[in-house]
This record gives sequence, structure tokens and C-alpha cells, in this order.
Amino acid sequence: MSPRSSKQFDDIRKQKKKLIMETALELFAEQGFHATSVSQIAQKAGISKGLTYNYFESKDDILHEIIEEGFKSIYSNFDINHDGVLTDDEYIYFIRQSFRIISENRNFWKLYFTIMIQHNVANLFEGEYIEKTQPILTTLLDFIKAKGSSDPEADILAIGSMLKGAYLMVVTSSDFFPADKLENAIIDASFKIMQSHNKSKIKQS
Amino acid sequence: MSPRSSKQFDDIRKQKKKLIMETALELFAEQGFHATSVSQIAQKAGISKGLTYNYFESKDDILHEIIEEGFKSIYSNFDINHDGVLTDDEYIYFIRQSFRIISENRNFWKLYFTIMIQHNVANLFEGEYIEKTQPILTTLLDFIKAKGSSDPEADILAIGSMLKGAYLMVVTSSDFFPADKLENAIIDASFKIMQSHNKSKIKQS
Amino acid sequence: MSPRSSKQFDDIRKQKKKLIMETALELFAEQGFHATSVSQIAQKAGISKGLTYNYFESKDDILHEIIEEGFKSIYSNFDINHDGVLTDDEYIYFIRQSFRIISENRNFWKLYFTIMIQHNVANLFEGEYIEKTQPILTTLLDFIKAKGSSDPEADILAIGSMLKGAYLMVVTSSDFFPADKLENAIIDASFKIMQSHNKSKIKQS
Amino acid sequence: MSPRSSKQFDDIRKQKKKLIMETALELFAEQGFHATSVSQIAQKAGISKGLTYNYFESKDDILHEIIEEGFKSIYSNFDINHDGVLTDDEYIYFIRQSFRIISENRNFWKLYFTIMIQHNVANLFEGEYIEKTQPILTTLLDFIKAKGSSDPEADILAIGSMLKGAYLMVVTSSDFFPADKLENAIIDASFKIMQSHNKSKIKQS
DNA sequence: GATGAATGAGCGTTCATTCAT
DNA sequence: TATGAATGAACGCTCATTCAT
Repeated sequence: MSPRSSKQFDDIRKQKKKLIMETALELFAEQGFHATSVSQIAQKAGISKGLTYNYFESKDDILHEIIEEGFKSIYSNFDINHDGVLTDDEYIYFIRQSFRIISENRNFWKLYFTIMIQHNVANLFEGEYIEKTQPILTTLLDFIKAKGSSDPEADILAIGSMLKGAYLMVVTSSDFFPADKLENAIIDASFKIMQSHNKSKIKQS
Repeated sequence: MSPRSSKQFDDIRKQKKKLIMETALELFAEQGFHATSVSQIAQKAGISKGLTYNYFESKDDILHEIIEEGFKSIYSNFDINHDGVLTDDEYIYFIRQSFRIISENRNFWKLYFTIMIQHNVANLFEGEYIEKTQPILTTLLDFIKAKGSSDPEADILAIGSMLKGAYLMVVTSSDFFPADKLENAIIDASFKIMQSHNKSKIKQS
Repeated sequence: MSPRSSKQFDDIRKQKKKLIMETALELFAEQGFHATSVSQIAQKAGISKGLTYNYFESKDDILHEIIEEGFKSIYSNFDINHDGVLTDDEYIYFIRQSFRIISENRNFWKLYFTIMIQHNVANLFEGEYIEKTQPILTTLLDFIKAKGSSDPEADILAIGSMLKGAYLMVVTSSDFFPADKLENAIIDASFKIMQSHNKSKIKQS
Repeated sequence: MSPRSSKQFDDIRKQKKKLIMETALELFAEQGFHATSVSQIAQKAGISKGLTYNYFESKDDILHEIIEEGFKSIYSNFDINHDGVLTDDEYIYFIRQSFRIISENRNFWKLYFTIMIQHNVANLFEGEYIEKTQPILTTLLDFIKAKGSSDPEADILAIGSMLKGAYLMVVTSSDFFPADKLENAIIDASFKIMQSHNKSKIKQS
């Protein structure tokens, strides 16, 4: 067989694999992993049940590859090789971009949140997770400090929570959800949190 | 010998039902509803599989009763019959209390978040959900307005996101998570959001 | 305990047993034996599941006692101690009476036919069955002979089939079934069969 | 290797389906529908329990397909497109044929009678049943009238009962049953019933 | 005599996975 | 590469039966 046709076969394999993963992701996100059967995936993808096992070792394996692939593509979308401190516009761009990524991959993120709640995601991807996440957190912390925060650790907790909650809203939201309003509110609020020098209202409980 | 009195039977029933629900909640929270089998529940509860069906009509029924019971106990913990506007201390108390409720029922809230992600929870409990939630949101909105917010709708989105995200952190956190620090950070941040009169940093994208 | 109260207890036992058997018969006839649960019987009879086993050894036992009791009461309704040959009126009375017995106990006969189809009933009641049935058949055969039948064995087959079929119709019939018309048709036809001296129309196939 | 052709798959499916239906019919007839388990069917057919559900949606579905198939083959065996009135020989042929069909499919008819007793079979197959049965009854009624019956409605009741009873005997009979003798007796008797102009012996009760 | 909680075997059914073709 | 028939373990659930009270 010529190398050319070998390459063609390879392309077919890649396409089929992608097709199966995309179909599975849709169903996993809609119904959950355990409530989705391999038959369903195969049927929706228009292939035979048996063929699935030509591309994946098991149903679990499909899930793992989806998650792995998802993470890879997410982090490749963030350009975190940032030397200095973010400008305000860069920060805003980062937030906006993260919203865009999530709303464009709502299925993946539904799945991600579901898994995250059940298992500690950091454990799932061990070193890799921290390795990828750390630079983002560091950059964010530097930015908060630069804005004059009186308690950067607290602020990053608050802002991180706010982002997580907002992402969750986007993921679970219906089509009529005012995504823009939320996005702007989160951006504004994060500046308020970083910049404000108010004394804390609270006494330790 | 005479048969057990009806009170005795009633006591047994209540106790067993509680045992089954608690056991099921643990497993549902850990593994998810679909990944948990009735056999597992029965085994962990130390009873026979068949007995489960003496107390619940179906596996679905167990879930429904857990959620119903959970909602009942949550809302009974919030005293929302509030006429005027919250004081700062009342607001702080409300937030602290909500954190306490969630961290004391982490299993229930794990389950709740998981279900919420798959099916819009508002749909699940339709009328009741909105009926119970609305007064809380109204009270919160009034408080935000009273604090002089320049855009209460945006602020409630931001604060709501922040709470949701923080709750999610508490639910998924390990035992070593600095819950107090998070709690304080969220309270401080929410005041910053409401009080700050800064002009918006953002231009519409 | 006085003999009197002992007798009272005995009466209670008999009544309860009868109640259970009647309730079970209704359900067995409607739904079939296997599709009827002991719980159903107990519930419909207004007693506890456990009590059933105070009166019957098993679910099978209930069925057996119903059938035994049914047979006893059927044969006790036929006065077959008949020396000579039946008169026409006695024959007609016998047929009419058999229809009455069946339509008054449709539930029992439904059950009887169902069991008969699955198992050879003669086997179920071995000696007893033949012992009870034989005199009836002998009396009938004598009557047919006396009416001048040219082939009594054939005629008893035909008349026997006709009765069996008619009984089956009564048992499965709705409330609007013209039972009288059927009864009269069967009586008339049976006389035609016995009396007619026609040559056979048929050649052996 | 290339996969089986779709004709090969089709052949396998048809053969297996037939095997399952035949095995199930045997067991349903012997033990009744409810007393027969899917495991039993599979074991007797020499396949796995799960495979059954590759061919039938449910246990109920097996029953339905058996009955449907049975009815189809029965009615296709009667040539009822009969314009004029039957000759005597045609009538005899019709009766003999019906006996043959039933004794060749005793299992199906056992099942049929059992179901008929519990649920009015006309209800089960509603329209179709009446549509198929009506022409047979009409042809029979015309024949009875042509033979000079003084009360055709009564005679068809009597003959119908006789046939039903005789069929039931054939179905429940052991291998030693004198089927020929019964068949001839029924044919003779039916002519006697139709032709006889005797006055009725009976007075209304 | 009477209750119903409790058991355990078995039911109908589903499904991840294998394999001959 | 691709098919779908086939398997077997496990699922949710039912029910005849037992037993402490």
C-alpha cells in the first residue's frame, strides 16, 4: 500500500474518532455519562456499535479522551506566556475570552462541572492540571496586587468564586439568559473588588 | 402475642426510611444517581434490597424524597419574613448562615448541583422553587439598593455569581479548605460591589 | 376455655378461610393464578398478608383448596343416584341445572377451564374425578340409548362437545349474552342428535 | 474480512426469531404465559437471555407476535371467498380442515383458549377478529338456512358450541384420543341439527 | 389470632463488551 | 474497516414466605 493511502486511512480514523467523541460529548452533557449507552452514541453517530471499540478501548475511555482533548484545547486558547503585569484591557479581554470559550463549548463544560463536583478534578489530571492552572493564577494575582488590593489572597478568592459561579450560570442557562449583562457585571465587580480600600465590615465569627 | 402497636410500626418505618435516605444521599453525592445501584444502597444501609421497596416506590422516588426533604429543611432555615431592609449585620448573618447550611449538608448540595447542571432545577420544582426563592432575591435586591448601588441588577448578578461559585467551592472542597477565609472574602467583596460608585471600566464589546 | 368459645373460634376460622378463598377465586379468575399476588388477596380480603399463612400453607394450597371445594359443591348439586332411565323432563332439568350452576359460579369455572387446558384435570383428581363423573356419563348414555340412538357413543361425544362448548361460552360471555337462547338451542339440538336415525353423511376420510 | 451481507443478517434474524417464538409457544401452552420466564425460553432455545431482547421488545411482545402470526396462518387456511352456498361436501371439508388445523397447532390453540377465557379475545384483536370471523359465520349461516333449518340462529348456536367444545377436546386431549371418531360424530350431529324439523321439546323455563 | 417488617430468590430488562464474518 | 448477533453480569423491581411482636 502506498504511503498516501496510508495517510488517507489515518485521516479517516481521525475523523471517525472526532465524530464519536463529539457525539458522545453531546449525549454525556445532555443525559450524563451513566445514562448514556454506547448503542446510543453509535446510533447517533451513524456507525455500528462494534466500530466504537475499534477506536476506543471502553466507554470510560471515550470520556477520558473527551476530557483530555477538552483541557488541551482550553489551555491552548489562553496565551498566558505573559511577562509583565496585565493591563486593564488585557484583563478584560481575558475575562471576555473565557466567557466566549465556555459558551461555545457548553456541552464540554456541563460535563466538566458534573465531573468536578463528584471528583476533585485536580486529582484527575494530577500534575498537568496544576502546571497549566498555576501561571493563570499567578498572572491574575499579580494583576490584583498591581491594582492596589489590600488583601490579594482574599480578592482572588472572591473573584475566583465569582467567575466560577458566572461560568456555571452560563453553562446551565437557557437561550434567553442575558449573557452580556452578566459578563459586564462580573468585569465591573472584579474591578470594584480589587480597587476598593474599604476597611472590612466583618469581624471574625 | 399481640402484634406491634401501630405507633411501634410507625417508629420503625420512620427510622428505616431516614436510614435509607441518608445512605442513598451519601452514595448519590459520591457517585451520582445513575451510577448508584439500589443494591449498593441496601448493602450500605445493612438491609435487603427488597426492603427498600417497602419504603419507596422506586429508585427515582428515593431521589425525589431526598430533594423534597432537602428543600424543606433549607427554606425553613431562612427567616425571610422580613418587612424592612436588612441591616448590615443581618446581611452578614444571612451569608454566614447560608455557608453553614451548605457545609453541614455537603452531600445534599453536591447532589443538588449535579442535578441542577443536567436539568434546570427551576423546572424540577417549578412553582415551589420560584415561590420560595423570590422573597430571598427581593430582600437581597432591596438591600443592594439601600446600600446605594448605581446598578442593582448588575450587582445582584455579580453577587449571586460569587455566592454560587463560593458555595460550589465549599461543596467540592477537601477538608483542608480555608472555608472561613472564603466566607470573609465573599462578605467583604459583596460590600465593595454594592457600595462602590465607580464608573464602569468597560465598553461594550 | 369453655367449649363454646372454642366453637366460636372455630367458626371464625371457617369464615376467614371462606373469605380468603372467595377473594382469591375472584382474583384468580380475573387475572389468572400467577398474575395474582398474595398481597393482593390479603388486601382485597381486608386482612394482613401474614394471616393468609395462618390458614393456608402456601399460595398453591389456596388454589388446591378452591378447586377441591368447587368440585365437592358441584357434584353435590347433581342427584345422580338414579336407578332407571331419565325422563325427557329429567334430562331437560339436568341440563338447565348445569347451566345454572355454571353461570352462578362463573369465576370458579373460568379457573376450572384454564387449569383444564393446561393440565389434564382427570389427572389432578385421579380416582375421585372418574368416580364422580362416571355415574353422570352412564346415566346420560342410558338415556341416549333409550331415545333410540343408532350410535350412542358418537352421540355422547357430540352432545358432550356441545355442552362443553356451551359452558365455555357462558363462562366467557359478557353480561349481554343471550344465555336463555343458548340453553334452549342446546336442549333442542341434543334431542335432534339422539333421535334422528339418518344415515351418516360422511365417508371415512 | 468483510462483514456479513445484509441478506445473511436477515436470514439469521428470521431463523432466530422463529426459534424463539416456537420455543416460547411451547412453554406458554404448557405452563401459561405468566408461569413462563424469559430465562426458561432462552434456556430451552439454547440462547442467552439477553439475546431475546435483540429480537423482541418485551415478553409481552413475544406473546403478541405469536398470536398475530397464529391468526394470520389460520385465516389464510380458510378459503372463505365463497359466493354461493356450500355444498355438503364443502361443509364437511371445512369441518375436517378446521380439525386438522387445530390438531396440527395444538400448542397455539391451547394458548388461544387460555387467553380467550381470561380476556375476551374479541377485545384483544378488536376489528381484525370480527372482520375475519364474520364471513365464516355468514357462510355457515347461509348453509344452515339452505339445509332447511327451522331456527337458524338457534342451530348456529348449537353447532358453534359443539365445534368449540370439540376443538377444546382436541386441544386438551392426550395422544390416545379418538380424534377421528369425534370428528365424524360432530359432522353427523351437525347435519342432524340442521335438517331436523322436529318441534321443540322445551317450554320456556 | 393477627400484624407488617424483613428476606432472598427470581423476575423482566439493559448494556458494555466480544467476535465471527 | 466495519457489522450486528451474541453474551453475561448487573440492573430495578416483585413477591411468596417467615418471624418477632
